[in-house]
Amino acid sequence: MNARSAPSPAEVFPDFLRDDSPATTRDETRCRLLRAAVDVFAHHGYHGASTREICELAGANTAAIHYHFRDKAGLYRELFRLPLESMADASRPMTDPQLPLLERLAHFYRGMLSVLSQDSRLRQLALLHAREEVEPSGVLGDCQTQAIRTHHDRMLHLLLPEFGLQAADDTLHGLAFAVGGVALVYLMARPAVEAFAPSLTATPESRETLVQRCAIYGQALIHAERERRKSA
Amino acid sequence: MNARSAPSPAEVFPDFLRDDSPATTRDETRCRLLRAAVDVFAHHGYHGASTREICELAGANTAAIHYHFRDKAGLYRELFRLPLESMADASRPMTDPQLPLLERLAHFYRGMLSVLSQDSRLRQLALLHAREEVEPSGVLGDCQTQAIRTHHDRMLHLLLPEFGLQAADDTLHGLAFAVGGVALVYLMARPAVEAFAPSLTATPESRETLVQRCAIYGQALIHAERERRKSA
DNA sequence: CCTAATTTCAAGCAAGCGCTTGAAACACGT
DNA sequence: ACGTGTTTCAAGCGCTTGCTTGAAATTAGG
Repeated sequence: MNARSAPSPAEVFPDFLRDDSPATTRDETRCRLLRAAVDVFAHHGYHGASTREICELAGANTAAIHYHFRDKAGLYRELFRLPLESMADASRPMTDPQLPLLERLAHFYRGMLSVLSQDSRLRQLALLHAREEVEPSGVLGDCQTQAIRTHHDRMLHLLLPEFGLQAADDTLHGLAFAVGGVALVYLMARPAVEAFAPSLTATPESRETLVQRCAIYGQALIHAERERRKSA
Repeated sequence: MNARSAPSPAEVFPDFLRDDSPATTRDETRCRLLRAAVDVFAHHGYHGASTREICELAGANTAAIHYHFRDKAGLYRELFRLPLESMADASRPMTDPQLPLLERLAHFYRGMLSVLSQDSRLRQLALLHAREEVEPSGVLGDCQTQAIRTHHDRMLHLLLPEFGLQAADDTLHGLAFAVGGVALVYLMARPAVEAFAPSLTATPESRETLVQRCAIYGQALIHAERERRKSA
């Protein structure tokens, strides 16, 4: 029993989200369960979601969860085992030190906001990660979410040479939080964005405009911090 | 039955949180229930919390919830009926148009971050509001959370005259999100802040330093947007 | 085509959930 | 001291939850 426990091959995209996978019929039920789990967990949260609803949506039997993932927590944890590489990938160009600062910042924000434009299931998966940051379900344990950590680390790597530092001090962390915060509300507080300015993230074009504007803001923050350090 | 339904008198602080209230023994159980509810809901979320645990913590019978609040949702809703005036009050000075911009921004951020310094139960209540923004429980309905809305509206009022506008366009909403976002992560993602730079919010002094730094950042964002508009 | 391993299924269990009941305990004006 | 209205209580109801079971269906190898 519990047939599948081997780690899946390295992947840049959570492959169970892709509608064309799997090629084999072998993991079909397993994939349908994962897909349904994203939908139901994203809709009701971990505690609010019921295994019966997930199985019903997946067209599978209740026992399938126990067979493939041991229990509800195991299924949930599987959704977080994949590091959401696609989200991180979109912001990888920001690590190129050759590019001008403004462009690197644009890549950073494009990575953050990319989940808003993706296929809705990836978007819901990203929402799950964001949720764990605000309200840890408790079942993840050590395997912490990477929702903010990933962006924060990338931003630190960008900031350190800008200020000629080897390691980040508290103030630099604060600056990284601020730079990330410029776009954080779009990830963390969808209801507020939808209520006030839904058109900001409605179309790919408006999102790209938003990315450019965020980059300008981020640059302004970095310049302000440089000035602040100079006069102190 | 259901004795208490009259709205409580205007209050700047959710009085049930104060340990010295109530003076009369009349609402004692009711108050203990509300206090326990904040703790349990903040710890497990709406769906994860059980009425039994709340009542046990409050030293009350299970039926007390039905008697005082009709049901679990009614108890939860009561926690959101109070507009968290104390949080808003701390940032009221920002509305004074006489003050210099930097000072008004400092008041704004002081209001946002004030909940971090307050008594832990008010802090948990603020966390509940933040949660509803990320993961609406569904039981609040029209009575939406004010966690971000309050700050956003105040910020718009500050920004409009700065740009000579009567009403906010989408870009101004984006600026308001960015200015608020500078400090948003401290409200929305405690685990990340604790993991990276816990000392930023540890003591009253460090929090005030943080407020001042955020104000500088916010000012930089406003200046950047002004420049951007000039060159467009 | 048989055999053995894997995967799915209907049915149901124990536990916990939110909520209700009817009566006991209490407060208080007269 | 009494009677009335308010508040608390132990007990338990009906229901949903996560999970288990043993058998049936499916797949794959020789």
